[in-house]
Amino acid sequence: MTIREDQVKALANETRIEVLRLLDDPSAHFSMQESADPVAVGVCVLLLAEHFSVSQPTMSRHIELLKRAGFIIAKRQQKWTYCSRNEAALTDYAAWLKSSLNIKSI
Amino acid sequence: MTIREDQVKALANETRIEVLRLLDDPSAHFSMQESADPVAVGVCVLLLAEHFSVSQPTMSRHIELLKRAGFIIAKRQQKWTYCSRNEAALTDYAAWLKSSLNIKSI
DNA sequence: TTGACATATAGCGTATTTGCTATTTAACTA
DNA sequence: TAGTTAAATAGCAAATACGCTATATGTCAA
Repeated sequence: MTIREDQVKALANETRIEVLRLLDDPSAHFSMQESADPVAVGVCVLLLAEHFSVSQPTMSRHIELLKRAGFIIAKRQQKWTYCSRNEAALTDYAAWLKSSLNIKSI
Repeated sequence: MTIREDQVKALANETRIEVLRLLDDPSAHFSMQESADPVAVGVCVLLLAEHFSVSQPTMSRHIELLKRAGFIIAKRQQKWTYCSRNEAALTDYAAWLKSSLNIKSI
């Protein structure tokens, strides 16, 4: 599995796309998180699981795949794992897709 | 299945990405096609299958998925089905991905 | 040290994807 | 009409993906 395959597969799932979307503006849905500032630090896995009404292990797996693709950064702090977007990786992927497929202009 | 899901799934496969890449410059690999000009008309399914060393039915299905995503246009002429890129759909998808994920700039 | 909470991992069942071969359909040609 | 070629479809097997529950691990507080 190349990184590009990982990235392409990571986006082949509505939940994971929506996670990336939510993490673009964590304050909109996760301002109730008290252990850490969702904007500055990230959103913990359990809050994401609850938001999507999936089990904690299921969300953990989604996060793992997004992490492997490089799209999110997960930092462990105390007992929480805080997730935030890796803007550089997202920009890079979009640029790769554009040039790789030779998409005219966006 | 929404069109976006179809598109996202269509790109979740290396062969299909490569098909789109090849169809951007058909003359580079398919100039031997005699029944129709590969640039003007498109590339037939069997030539694509041979290029990837997959069976004709397998390539036929890849084409079907790319067609459903709107990424390629397949026009039947005599006994051949000629495939060409749908630039508008590719551009539209890239734009959607960019704005949907709020990717900064490409 | 025990208990709790958040996360990660293991293991399982189901659904989907992807390849194949065999067959059918469509278009042509001798 | 019979045979040939290109593509599509049906049906099957293997691999992957994705959800769950149960359990292990890590962190902390009483």
